[in-house]
Amino acid sequence: MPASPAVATAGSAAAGQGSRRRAGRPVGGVLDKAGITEAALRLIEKKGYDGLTMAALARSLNVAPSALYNHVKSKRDVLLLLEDHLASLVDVSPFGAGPWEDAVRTWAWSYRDVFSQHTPLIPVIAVLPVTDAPQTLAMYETVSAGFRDAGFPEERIVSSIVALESFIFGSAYDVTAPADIFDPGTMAEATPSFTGAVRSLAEQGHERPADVAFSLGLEALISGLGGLRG
Amino acid sequence: MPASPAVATAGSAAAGQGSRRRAGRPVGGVLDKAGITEAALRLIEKKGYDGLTMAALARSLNVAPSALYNHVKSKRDVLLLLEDHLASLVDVSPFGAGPWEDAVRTWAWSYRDVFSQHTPLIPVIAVLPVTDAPQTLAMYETVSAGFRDAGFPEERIVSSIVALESFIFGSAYDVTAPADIFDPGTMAEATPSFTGAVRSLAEQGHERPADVAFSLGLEALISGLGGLRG
DNA sequence: TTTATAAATGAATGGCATTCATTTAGTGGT
DNA sequence: ACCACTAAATGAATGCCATTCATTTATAAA
Repeated sequence: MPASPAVATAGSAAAGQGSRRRAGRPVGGVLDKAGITEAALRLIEKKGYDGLTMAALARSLNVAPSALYNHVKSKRDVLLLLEDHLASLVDVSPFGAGPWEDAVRTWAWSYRDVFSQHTPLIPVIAVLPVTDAPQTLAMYETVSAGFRDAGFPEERIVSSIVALESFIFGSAYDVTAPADIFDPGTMAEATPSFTGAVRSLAEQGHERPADVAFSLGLEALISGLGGLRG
Repeated sequence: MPASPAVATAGSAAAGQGSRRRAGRPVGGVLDKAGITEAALRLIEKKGYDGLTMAALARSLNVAPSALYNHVKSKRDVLLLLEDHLASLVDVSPFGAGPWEDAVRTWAWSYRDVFSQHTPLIPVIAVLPVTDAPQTLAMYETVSAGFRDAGFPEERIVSSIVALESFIFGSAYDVTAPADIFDPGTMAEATPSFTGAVRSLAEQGHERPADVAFSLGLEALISGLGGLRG
């Protein structure tokens, strides 16, 4: 009788914990995709991506690990759910409500900020067909419309967005880099130009060097890509 | 006698396989960092990064998995060795031998091409202190010198390189994306602007859409960052 | 009441990186 | 020639991980 002791556990879980049950939905079980996404997000917040294991996720939902597989095909599916949720947090509001440059700037900073806390998702996004990610697709729709309305020729819109996105993803990693990443250490004398440049940047005393690089690159992209408009 | 049967194996390995033994080096063992790097590279070429396990790597060197730990602290160390080797393949030759724009262009394409075959290293690079990667540091030195000689103010050099690198890493992922990544599927009617833009790009019939986006973004960055020169 | 189905269970399974006590074989000093 | 030292192997754990599977339960439908 493998499942008999578990009934008590699962039952007390559904009752004891903030119910994950939706109103109109058949009362099938304790779990659903929204609940899994929410729990995964909480887990990552607390333990980081190293702590996001199927076992830990199941435990946080008071459920056996194998139960998750009734709702997701694999751990990758969980990451996909996370990605799509995060896409909905990206600020696309200024598109259509102001100059193109300002909209892109707001969008790009927001996009980078959201994913800099979730860099382990970036390799997943890069290969994720948008079909599987409705919120992500919605973001692309708003951004594309913004580009079209700003006068971009249709055949350049996707490439321009991809170029910006590539920069954004790369820059998201940058945010998480340790402060001393460019310390040349014992090789300092062998690399005078680089060492000088690093020192010179450090002397500027910027709080977040990653922001300086991001701003520099983003403004270059905005003015460069902006020139494509007809 | 745990090690006695293995002697034959290890011995026949050193003899049977293309010797990894360096000339002037004390005859200590079969392994060294260069040999491990080489073997890892061959393994990745054949089986991809999923095939790069410590067990498989050891087997390709005719050695027990635990033997590797006499030369590297962890698997991450192996990835570091790989990264630094790949950095030496990036083309920095035109720096100092032509206009800054051309040098950056060549360097960036080469950098992207090398790492687009090794995207699993990107999360590693992003957090890798350059101290541990002499070849990488050498690349930075050449590039920094090129920027300085082109008239960049010293305090902007590192930020400019970081911006370019961020774009390069993001774009490297892009190369590996499936062709149908932007197929909106059943949501096509709900996303007219995006769907139209995707269709319009597809009709251009570019062989590698990723190259179009990379070129667009790179040229924008080159002209935007080029404006920083004094 | 019966039947079908969705959604749990817990016990494997197999793969993985890493650790450890032990053994081996060379090196340098006496 | 002997001996101690040490670098570099061995193979047998260890512990973590995602995933699978036969089985059981509880609800919904008929």
